[in-house]
Parts: sequence; structure tokens; C-alpha cells
Amino acid sequence: MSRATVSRVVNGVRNVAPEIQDAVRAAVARTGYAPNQAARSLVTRRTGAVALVLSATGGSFTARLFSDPFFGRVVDGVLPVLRERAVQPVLLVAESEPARLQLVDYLRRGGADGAVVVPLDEDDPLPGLLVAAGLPTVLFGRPRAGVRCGWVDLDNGAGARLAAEHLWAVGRRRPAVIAAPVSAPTARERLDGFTAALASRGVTAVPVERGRFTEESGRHAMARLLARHPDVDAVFAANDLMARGACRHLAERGLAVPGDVAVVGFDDSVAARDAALPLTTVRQPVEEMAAALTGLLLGQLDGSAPRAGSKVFEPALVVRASA
Amino acid sequence: MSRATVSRVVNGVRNVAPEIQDAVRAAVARTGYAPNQAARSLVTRRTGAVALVLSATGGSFTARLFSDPFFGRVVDGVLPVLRERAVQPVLLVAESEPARLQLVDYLRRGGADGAVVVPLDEDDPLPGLLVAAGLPTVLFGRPRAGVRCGWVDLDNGAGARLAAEHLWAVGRRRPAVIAAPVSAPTARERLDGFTAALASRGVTAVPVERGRFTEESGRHAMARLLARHPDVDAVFAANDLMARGACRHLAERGLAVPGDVAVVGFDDSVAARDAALPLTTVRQPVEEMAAALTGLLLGQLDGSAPRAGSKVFEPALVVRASA
DNA sequence: GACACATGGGAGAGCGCTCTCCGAAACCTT
DNA sequence: AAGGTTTCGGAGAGCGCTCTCCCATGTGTC
Repeated sequence: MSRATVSRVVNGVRNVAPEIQDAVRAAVARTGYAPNQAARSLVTRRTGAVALVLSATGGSFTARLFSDPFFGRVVDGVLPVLRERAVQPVLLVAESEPARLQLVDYLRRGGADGAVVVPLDEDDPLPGLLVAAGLPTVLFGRPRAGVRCGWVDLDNGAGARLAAEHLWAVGRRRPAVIAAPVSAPTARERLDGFTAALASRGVTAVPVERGRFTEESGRHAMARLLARHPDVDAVFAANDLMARGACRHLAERGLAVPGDVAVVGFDDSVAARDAALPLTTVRQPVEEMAAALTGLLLGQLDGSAPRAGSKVFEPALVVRASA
Repeated sequence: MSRATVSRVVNGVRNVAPEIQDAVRAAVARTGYAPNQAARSLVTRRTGAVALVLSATGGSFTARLFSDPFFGRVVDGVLPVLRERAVQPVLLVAESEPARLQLVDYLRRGGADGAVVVPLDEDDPLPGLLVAAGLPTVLFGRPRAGVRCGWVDLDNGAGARLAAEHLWAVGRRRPAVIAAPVSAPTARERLDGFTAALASRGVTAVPVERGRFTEESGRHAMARLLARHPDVDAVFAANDLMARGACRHLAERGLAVPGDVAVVGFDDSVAARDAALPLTTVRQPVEEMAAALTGLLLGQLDGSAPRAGSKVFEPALVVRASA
């Protein structure tokens, strides 16, 4: 029997007589044969793997990666789509500049057929590098100017407006914001959307402190906020973890939530649901977004979509106990 | 100029005249050439990548993976060792049975040169499958009987004894345990070590409740413990997250920590340091263990160690506020 | 029964590298 | 100056697959 026939059976192309198929399969099972992926890739120019790239420019990367439920939700959204198409998901982390370079090199050499990139800091050069290298790439969040690739994003401004309007509706007139680092456009949109919505109601000065998306940073930001403005009656945090931190500081100070200060988070992660005091938050359908993003990439890979497109998702307000 | 010369320059083997080297490098830089990894692997039988496999048999995998700081620490330990050797780290997650099979297949085909496996549940069949497939494999935690591979582990019994002796020393005579699922040998060692240490001091009946390593499960376990034994004056939890959960429940009940109930955790993760009440805990040098484990695998891969060995690390007690 | 046509297996090229062998040239040594 | 020795570039095989041709056989049509 020729190699060609075996190849046809293994890959299920063209017709092969059933008895021959059985013989081949039996032999494969008996010998524990596994086709050599390198040889296969060499001719098909496909690896059968797609990279899920988590990249950060700041420090203490893995600590954040493995404590923010956000990334788990992204992974949860990406995996099923890939599994269903029998594509191997491969997680790549770029925790430093050399790591980023090594990673780009790996992908340029054909380590994976495409990349789903989730940048933690949105001034990340990685998407640009990958696109420039000609690798099919899609992005969680808008790409920066000049980088052409598929992406999904949340209407962050609309989410922030939902939060602002809710706080206004429940009678809060002295709200503050715990925002994210300036580098993140996402964070800027959340902040701008919030202040804009309040400005249209005549509230012009909204105190702002910045955190780094962690619970601890939220706690400290709340402390700074109260130090400067002891009279705030509401806080909008750019993610749930920081909202939790804020709640913790308020509790430590003996302030009631939402009695004295109402708190609204962002994301609707498990951190919001499982909090001691369940968080009112802006829901971001992360899993759904990640799944759509992966679909965009797969469409580009199999040629059914000439070039990956983009999609903007709508947020929703989830009212729980904290506001 | 022949392909052979280019290959020699790119791989830095043998002497090539400096001017020719420069010419090659210039051409590489100019054309943006990246060698095809598949073709290279085909002849070298190396991919230049090592898999870091996170595997679980239970459900809601990613939620746990991306909320327990433990895994971040493992990654932190593995990455630098791999980066230093210019080996590409590739994270693979096996969140379900089909995923596990797909993953084994991927590695059998030559997706990576070796695997560092971190099983979440210790009855995981994955290490056995990989070893049987002939893939160089090392394991965080002892392999089950019949599986021969390199591993590192903590002396969990000793850690539990440290906790027991500390609680005894500070005068606690009615301690309880929040243990992990029975399936985990690690957890069994922690439980057995704790009860054995107390038994030698005459405390024979130690109440036990089980959690699933999450903060929420620890909180509920504490509630069950108090319901059955309102007089417990100390709790030893099998990890920091559950210890935190226990603290939270105690706070909700108005019980003082450590005044009414002393709490000892396990791991010394950021969850212990950053807790509202910093946790007394048993330190597990996870990063160091992960780095050693990776070294074991690399030694096996480059042939400097005929077969990967094993190493047991010693725990240490870290006394903070909770006990 | 002769022809066209579908069906299914084999031969063999070639994917893009690495690496061994070989030979040409440069450099010593006596 | 003649031989030996070292240095370094090129030729070419071959890694293990896939896939296009091609041919043998089976099937249908008039």
C-alpha cells in the first residue's frame, strides 16, 4: 500500500475503498502512528494551531493575568470555537519586550496559522508587529491607527453612560471615578462617557483617581478619593476588581454601601457576582465577543471572508446591591 | 551563495567568513526573511517550543485557572528558564476530555519538544498519556503509580505539621480543617499531616469540611464547620483562597480573627499578603519549584540528564496577622 | 462488443530547510 | 619549494508528508 493511500484515509480526501480504509485505520491504531506535523505543515502551509496571545507592556504581568477573571472569560469564549473546528488553541504570553520579540519571531516562522491578540495595555506594539509580519491577526479592542486587522470592541462610552444615568436616577449628585491607566483607550472611553453623561446634567467636576485594574489598586484609589473629596456619594470604577477594592476600603472606613457611597463596577465578571456585597455593574459580554473575534479570524483563514471585519457590542446595566 | 551557507550563518554553526556573514545578515534584514519552522523541524526533529500544560478533570476550569494566583506563580517560574534558553513557551489548556485527547494528539505529532504538566486534579490521566506517547514530560506534583516522569513536589505533610504546631503553640485546642477534594493527594497529605501532628498531642477528633480551592467554597466550608462545631478556635485551610473565604465568613458572623478563631492558609500567595487581614500561611516556593521542574525537562531534552529526576521542597511557616 | 466514462490506487515530485561530504584555496611547516 | 594541514563554501541527499498526475480496473451506453 502506498503512502498516498494512507494519506488519503487519514485526511479523508477522495474515495478510498472501505476495506482499505479499515486496514489503514487498524494499522494506525496498532502501531500508534501519528503523522509528523512538521512534514505536513511543510506542504500544506498550515499548522492547525491558532495562537491566543496575551500581551502586556507593564510589569507584574502574570500576577494580573491570573487574578483578573476577565482573561478566563476571553479564553472561555475562544476555546469552544477553535475546538469545534479541530484547531489547536495555543496560549502565548508576552510579558516583556524580549518575550514579545521572541513571540513575533515564533509566529513569523509559522508557529501558528493566525493570532487572536488580547492586549492588556492598549498602546501595545504587538498587533502592529504581527500585522506587518503578514500574520492573520484579530484584536480584542480597537487597533491603533495604521494597523489594519479584524477586531471586536464594546461600546464603552455607552456603558459608562448607563452607569452615570443609573447613579443619577438613584439620586447621586457627587460621583467620582476610579479610572484605568491613561494608556488604555478603553479606559478613556469609560471615563469620558461617564463625565460627558454627567456634564449634560450639569455636573461638571468629577473627581478622578487611577488604578491598575487590580483590587488593591482600587482600594488605594478609593482612599485617595475620600482624602480629597470626603463628600462623594458614588463611585464608578473601570472594572469590577477595582470596584471591589473600593467597597473594601469603604467598609474599612465604616461607610455603608450603597447607603453612604454607591459603587458601580464594569465587566460583570464573577468578581461582581461573588463579592460579599454583589456589585451593580456594566455587563460586557466577553465570552460572546471573544467567540465572535475567533470566528472573524477563522473566516479570514479559510478564505470565506476576504479580510477580517469588526463588530461593536452593546453593554447592559446589571443592578445588584452596591448601587 | 548556497542555501547551506545561509543556514550556517543563521544557526551560527562552523566558521563563515565575516564579510559573508554580514552579507547574509543584511539580506535577511532587508527581505524580512524568517526560516520556515516546519522545514527546520522536519530535519532537526525539534520544534524549539515546550508546552506548559494546565489540565483539569472537573468543570468551570478557566474560572479557577484565572482566579487562583497559584497558576500565575507557576508560569512566572517556568517562563524565565525557557526564555533564557530561547525556547518558546506554549500554554496548552485541557479543560475537558475531548480537549485532552486533542492536546495529546497535538503533542504526539510534534507540537512541542516536551511538556511541563500542572494538573489541577491529581487523578488526571494526562501525564500518563503523554509519558506513554513517549513525550518528554515533567510534572508539578508526584505522578501516580506506574507513570515514570520527572517531578517536583512540596513536603505537604511537613507544611501541615508547621501549621498544626503553630496553632498548638498559640494555645488553640479545638482546630478544624478546610480540606480540598479527596481526589488530590496533595490535599490528603495536608490533611493527614495536620491531624497526625495534633494526634501526637492528644487531639484526636478534628472536624473537616471540604472546599474546591476557591474563596467562595472556603466561605461555605467555614459556615458548615461553625454549624457543626460552634466552638472551633482555629482553622487550617488547604490553600490561601479558602482561608480568605473562611475569614470572610467569620467576619460576617462577627467573629474576630484571630481573637475568636485563628486562621492558617497554605501557599503564601498574593492572596495571603493582600488580604484585608494578612494571612498566616505555609509558604510553598512555587516559582522556584516550577523553575526547577523546567530545568529537569530541559536537562532531559538536551541529553545532559538521561532521565528527568525529582525534587522535594521544604515549606516554611509565614506568621502574619490571622493566627 | 466497442467505446466513453467514472472510480480508486500508485508513482513521484516537491515543500524548505539541515548537515554530511567534498573539494578548492589559503596557510603553515620543514 | 613541496608537502601537509587547516579553513570555508558548495553540492546534494533526505527529513515525512501531500497532491497532482497517470494508469488500471470497473461500470454504463448504444
